[in-house]
Amino acid sequence: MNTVPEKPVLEGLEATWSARWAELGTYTFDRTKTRDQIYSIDTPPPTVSGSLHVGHVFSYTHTDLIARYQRMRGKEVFYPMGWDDNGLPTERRVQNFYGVRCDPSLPYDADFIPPEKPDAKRQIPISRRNFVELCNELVEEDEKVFEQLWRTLGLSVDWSQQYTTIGNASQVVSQRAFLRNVARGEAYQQDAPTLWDVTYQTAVAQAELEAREYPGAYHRVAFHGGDSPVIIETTRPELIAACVALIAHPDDERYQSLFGTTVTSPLYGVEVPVVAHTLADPEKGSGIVMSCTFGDLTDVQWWRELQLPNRTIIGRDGRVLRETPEWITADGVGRYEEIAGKTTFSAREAVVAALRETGDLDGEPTPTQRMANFYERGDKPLEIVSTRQWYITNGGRDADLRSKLVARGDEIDWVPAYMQSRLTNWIEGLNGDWLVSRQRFFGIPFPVWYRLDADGEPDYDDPILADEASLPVDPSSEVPPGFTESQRGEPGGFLADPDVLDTWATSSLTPQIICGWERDPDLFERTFPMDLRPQGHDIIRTWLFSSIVRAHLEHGVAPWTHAALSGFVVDPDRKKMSKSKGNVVVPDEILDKYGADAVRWRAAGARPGADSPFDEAQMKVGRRLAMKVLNASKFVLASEEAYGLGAGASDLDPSRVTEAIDLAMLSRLRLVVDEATARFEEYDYATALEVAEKFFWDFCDDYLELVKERSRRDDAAGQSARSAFVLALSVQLRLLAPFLPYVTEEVWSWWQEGSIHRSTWPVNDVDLATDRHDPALLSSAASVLADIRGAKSTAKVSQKTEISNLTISATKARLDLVRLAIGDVLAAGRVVAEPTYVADETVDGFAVEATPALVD
RNA sequence: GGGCGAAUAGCUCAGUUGGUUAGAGCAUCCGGUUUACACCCGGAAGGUCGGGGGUUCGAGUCCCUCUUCGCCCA
Repeated sequence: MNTVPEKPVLEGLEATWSARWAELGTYTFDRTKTRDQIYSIDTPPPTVSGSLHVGHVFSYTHTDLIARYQRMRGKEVFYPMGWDDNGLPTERRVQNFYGVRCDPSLPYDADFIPPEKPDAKRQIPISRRNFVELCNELVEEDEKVFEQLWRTLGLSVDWSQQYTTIGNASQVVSQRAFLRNVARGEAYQQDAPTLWDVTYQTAVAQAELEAREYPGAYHRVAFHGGDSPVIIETTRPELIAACVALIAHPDDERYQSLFGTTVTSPLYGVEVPVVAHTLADPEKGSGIVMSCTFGDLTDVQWWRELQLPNRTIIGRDGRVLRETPEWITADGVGRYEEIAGKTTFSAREAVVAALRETGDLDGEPTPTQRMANFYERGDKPLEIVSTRQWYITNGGRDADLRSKLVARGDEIDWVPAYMQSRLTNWIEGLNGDWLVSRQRFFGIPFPVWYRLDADGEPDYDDPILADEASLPVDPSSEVPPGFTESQRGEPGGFLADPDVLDTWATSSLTPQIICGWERDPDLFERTFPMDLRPQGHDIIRTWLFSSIVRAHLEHGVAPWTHAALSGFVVDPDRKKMSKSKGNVVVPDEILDKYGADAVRWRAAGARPGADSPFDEAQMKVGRRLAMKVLNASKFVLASEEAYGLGAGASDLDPSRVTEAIDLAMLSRLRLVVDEATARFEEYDYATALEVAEKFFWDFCDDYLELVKERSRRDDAAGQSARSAFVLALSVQLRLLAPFLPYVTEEVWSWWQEGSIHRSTWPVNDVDLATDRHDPALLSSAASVLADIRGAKSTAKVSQKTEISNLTISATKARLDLVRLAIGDVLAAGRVVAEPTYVADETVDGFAVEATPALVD
């Protein structure tokens, strides 16, 4: 018995059905299934400290479309959700939210309560443990809000499979993978020049760099030696004290005589060699440059290749070192003291003033815009300082590993295919290994201690590694085997590694975290390597690449078989949405306004990889489709007393479809099923939707109108129509179910058992096992009906006006075809006269003359 | 400077291996209270396929070149 509401509405479907799905465990993963029956998805954990915008809604919907399709195809879908709460974004949010900052030197205060009215400008210093506690508290709140949004959107996630990137399981996996890397020699420490953010006081990896325009000025500065001064141009005169050489191109004729000689730096009187290197650009400035410790990455390269000395003057706080370096000559000490302790900016002013005094500044500085490296979250240019850091091999220093990683990328099916070149280009452009240590607080600590010698100096060459069985470990509160807490920091004792792992060093292991690597070998075997990694194309170089690195090093495989890249949702001016631009569209509002199905419909229209402008007007179209599904279904399924057709599950009998046009309609639907299935198989959800949707509108506008009258008849022809209706409805609801999970589930519940989302994807020979008929019959009948409607429209009369005269001209073949359904055509067009048929082989399609009866 | 992508109706986009007169939705305009739906229905109008050159009987589609835009990397 059907239970069709009198007036079906979209409002409330999200609340009703998301609760039902949770209650019934509709999307709960059945782990008894074997690997070949399972489809596993490595869902991106969104950054919970940020806010979700409509771009997230689109890309997560894309994944859900695939998940729902695979589920209906009979796959058991493993679809967990994670939250990325690990790292700097959370630290910043906690600082602002509670008005605190972390000071690791402070002791833990168990009674600490954050201020009621936080003052971001006067942050209260708290211990690391207090700080981490606040981080944990806040992310928990954020995660609830995110989960609610995803549930409303209708993501078919198994909510019992949640993880966080700072959670226990992630800590264990991250530390274990790191220890394994160390054991295999893939992770190592090195004291080396490192890109350093002076604001956050942490090292930064290549993948986190962002090149930005930065205002500066060229200063022409004289070095002394030989006959005449040598003029160099530099944007960083404050580094003259750190100068180690002057460098020009080996072919530059101007400097041939200088190569092999030395010159003396202005102000500080330091003698430096003049050497040749091809990276010096003769076109730039005077062609000869000063190389310092370290002004930029080229300086690092020269330092390595030319064995130049290390003359660091910039400290980790971004200020000039207070102690005068030993290489500064006696005459230069006073000049050095003028800049000691100053920021690079103030030091530069002081140096320029000094150069003016000594006459070593040639002319006035020329303003310029130069490209400088920034940490993507920072706002000061990065400095390069020498520090001890942990690295993981990633092919940046190893051509063999590099080509193996490129080959892993080749093993993955990319959607869209051209995105693969972004990975390949990135790998081929790497210039160093992956720096994984960060000098931050909220993160996963290195499971490492160092022995202290008799003088209390750490021995970095022989680290004490935690035992895998003891993970997760916090070395700052736990002691290494064989030591006691009292030996911490004491000579002969030990010291914890103070750093935390780069967040990507953990995020790169999401497949291992969710599939239960070394925690649940049975689950791991059933889900890994995974089937799908969906993600944004902006993080190919970080998340996607680093995941491949880890899976390659640990398991010798690619972590997934498919990678699907979503584009961005951009504002109407095609600008990327971002908080700072103030063009972010908040998802709750549009979900509330148009409904989840409508928003999902719009998301499904954004093809993989393609950016999509946000246009609220488009949401209305999706809503209209959802509404149409309700109404058309109601018409077919409602009782005759409720002006419906009274059709139902008992009419689902292909053998009862006998009328030619009914068979033609179902034959065309077979093609739609084939097309939608083929497209979904290649992850082209957008075209799958397009073909199903197009059929549905034609079904409503043409077929339904043509057959309306006959389908109320109580004879075989009427039964044929009713059976065709329910067969077509059942198939169409299932074709639309991945896109419109709410409205299709609602309609399904009126007349079917169980959830449509656990029903099977349509199969022609099961669901549409009727006799075949040429689908052209339906389009021919629709074409004639359209002409009749057009005649009424041109005559500006109501569509219910009768037609008193109808002439149809077409080729004989077409006439024969349309006559098979002429009864339906005449009824739908309210034609009261016998039609006249004119066989004409020159007519293209149908030529119809229809005369509306005069209305008085 | 290098790589990738895009440019088709006012807007958002389809357009298979080259093949009649380039399609859809939205917006616009004109009509219609039709017993599934006014959150609706019917109809119409709207394009030099970014510019130029080439291959071909035939180019939105293939090749070259230029322009503009986006992303990534130097």
